[in-house]
Amino acid sequence: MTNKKKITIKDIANVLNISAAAVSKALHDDSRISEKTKKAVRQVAKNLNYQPNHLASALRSGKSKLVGVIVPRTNSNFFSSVIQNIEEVLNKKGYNIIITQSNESYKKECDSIDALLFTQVDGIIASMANETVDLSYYEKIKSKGIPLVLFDRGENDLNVDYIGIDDYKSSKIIVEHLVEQGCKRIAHIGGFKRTRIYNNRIKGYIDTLKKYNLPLDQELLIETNLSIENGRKKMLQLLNIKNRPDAVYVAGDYAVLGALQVLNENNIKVPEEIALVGFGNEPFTDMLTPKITSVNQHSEKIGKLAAETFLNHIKKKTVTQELNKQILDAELIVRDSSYKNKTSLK
Amino acid sequence: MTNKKKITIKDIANVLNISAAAVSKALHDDSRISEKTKKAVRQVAKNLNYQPNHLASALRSGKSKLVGVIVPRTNSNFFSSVIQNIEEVLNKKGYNIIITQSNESYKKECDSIDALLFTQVDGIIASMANETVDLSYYEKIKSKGIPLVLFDRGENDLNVDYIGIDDYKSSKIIVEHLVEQGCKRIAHIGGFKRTRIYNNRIKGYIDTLKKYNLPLDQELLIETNLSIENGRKKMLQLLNIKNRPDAVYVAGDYAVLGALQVLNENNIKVPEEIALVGFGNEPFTDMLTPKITSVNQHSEKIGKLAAETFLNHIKKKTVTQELNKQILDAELIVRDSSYKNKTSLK
DNA sequence: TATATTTGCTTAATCGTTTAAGCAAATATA
DNA sequence: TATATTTGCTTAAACGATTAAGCAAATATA
Repeated sequence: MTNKKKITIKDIANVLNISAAAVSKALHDDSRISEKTKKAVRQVAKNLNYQPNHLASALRSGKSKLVGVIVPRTNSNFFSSVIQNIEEVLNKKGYNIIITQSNESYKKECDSIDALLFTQVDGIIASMANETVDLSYYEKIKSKGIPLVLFDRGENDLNVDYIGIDDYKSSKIIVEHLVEQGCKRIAHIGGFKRTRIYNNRIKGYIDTLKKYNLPLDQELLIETNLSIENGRKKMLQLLNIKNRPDAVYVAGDYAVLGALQVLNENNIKVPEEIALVGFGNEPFTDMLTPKITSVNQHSEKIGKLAAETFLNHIKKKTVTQELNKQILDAELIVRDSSYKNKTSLK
Repeated sequence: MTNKKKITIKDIANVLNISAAAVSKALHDDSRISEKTKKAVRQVAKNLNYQPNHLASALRSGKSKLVGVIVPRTNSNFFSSVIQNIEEVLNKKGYNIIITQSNESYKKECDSIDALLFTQVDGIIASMANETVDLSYYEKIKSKGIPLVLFDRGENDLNVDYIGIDDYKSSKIIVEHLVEQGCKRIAHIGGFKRTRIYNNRIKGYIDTLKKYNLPLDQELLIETNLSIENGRKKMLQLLNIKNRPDAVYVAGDYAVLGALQVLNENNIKVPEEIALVGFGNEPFTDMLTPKITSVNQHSEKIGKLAAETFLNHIKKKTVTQELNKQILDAELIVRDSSYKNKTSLK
């Protein structure tokens, strides 16, 4: 029953009375092997149900054909979609991917990097944990000469390829949209400034407020990790200040969900009393009452670009990496939570 | 800058003027190597920043220390949590995991299996795609003698280890809860019968209805894939029958979300007019208005058990696999959507 | 003291593939 | 016809670790 003996190129070679080297070359479509032999080899390989030993070829060639992917978590639509697209592109080129979750923990991220390096991955595509400030582990990847591509949460200081959206511009579009809706006191529940993308969103928020001569109230600008719980907490905090905001732009969909819960629980009308905008366009933003305006981060495109960027690296064989930012325009999806005109969007 | 040369055991051997074999043995704490030499080897290994070449040892030993995990998708809390726990247990034993998503597609699942076999994984832990009926690809895994552990969506016909919850009993608990709330016409939007877990849920639903002498109306029992869209469609279908149900038990949280949207849009009061129960205890069930009653599937425990079951297989070196079901009791989390007593659960 | 056992290493083969180097036969070029 | 090139393979050495077999020196046993 169990297919005991493993078939190797030697077995194929024996059948055809040629050398193992010839078989290897035939299977790789080497130009120095006759078409006739190639056909015969392929046929025998099929008959014997030959499966190449990936470990052997990886050892010999020094290429494992594995790519490591590190994400803060997989259970968000953004990351799972990015991963799916990375996989799609890389599978076509014969790569498999190893996914690891950092759970926003710096320690777990370091462990993941060690594990991936140990597995001899040919490259790493990563989005950093919220906690990560020390970049030495990422430097370790670079120093080993392993291609590193960052997306979404990246650090320019590393001088590696980066793919992400234009966070500054996204904030600008969001604030302008809220201004159009007649909002005058726009709050921002943002991520931590130390993370570049959140810093850019904060900058975009501040600059656009200035542009429209709106109050830049320090009470209205909050930094936090963007969990649901903190979304709730920070929204409550905003409700408790004397001069409440009439709009809240939250830099993450999970946090905006927490914020909405608090507003619903306190019977505050959204968007009439307080308009709400999230970030990430997670599917659930379209499922809540009211549906939440959010920003589509083009996860498909980011995933594809990340994979292609890695492939380019491999092709070019450039040892030196340099900062190469690919910035996409995000797209604001306006839904009920921020649309005050008479006719509902529903 | 770039650490060009890779350090091998040979380099360590050269420094100490001993053979590579001695180094290998020293690093594996072989009893035939003197404590003195071991210490020296460890020290030099550290100094040179030696990283064992996983591919070489994997090739020689025939063990890749990689485990493949196949899930329908990673962006559900259930699967991502299972994965996280599998990873935790296996990492401790020196294994890394390769995660692949089938996206509920049979073809993608087959491709994943091929890719994992190609990568020479030491085992596969999987939850089947909705589409999967043909088990020949899973037989392929078995026939290669690679340990296979199934969870959640498994097929007894494969006669391999299986970890899941007691679906029949879960349905029983749900229906009894609804009966307690005074519901008389309980509908079930279920998964496809061909998938064992959904079949068991359907059976539990039917049997419990019988037990309480409730009508077993064919109009009230619907099979579907449990997407949000189908949750909407099937709920609409239920609303359009002459004698509407007063409770709907949906076999998946995404579908129950769609159902709730439809009820909200039609201003049908939940749970007063129609009570609603989901399955899976996805975090969003706790975030909607009203919060949805759902079933906790113990993803943490399932993940841990799956990993441990794989490890046991490796330890026992049993070539033959046999059906070994580990069934956990699920837990009903009662929330507003099905709780009709005066005092809200909020 | 002679023999047996243990200790601490070395040598060399091996895992399955890739690949540089080489060589004879076939074909092209002069 | 003589020489150069191309074609189609073979041989053998890697890749980096593990491991069976073996051997000399140290230690134990009789």
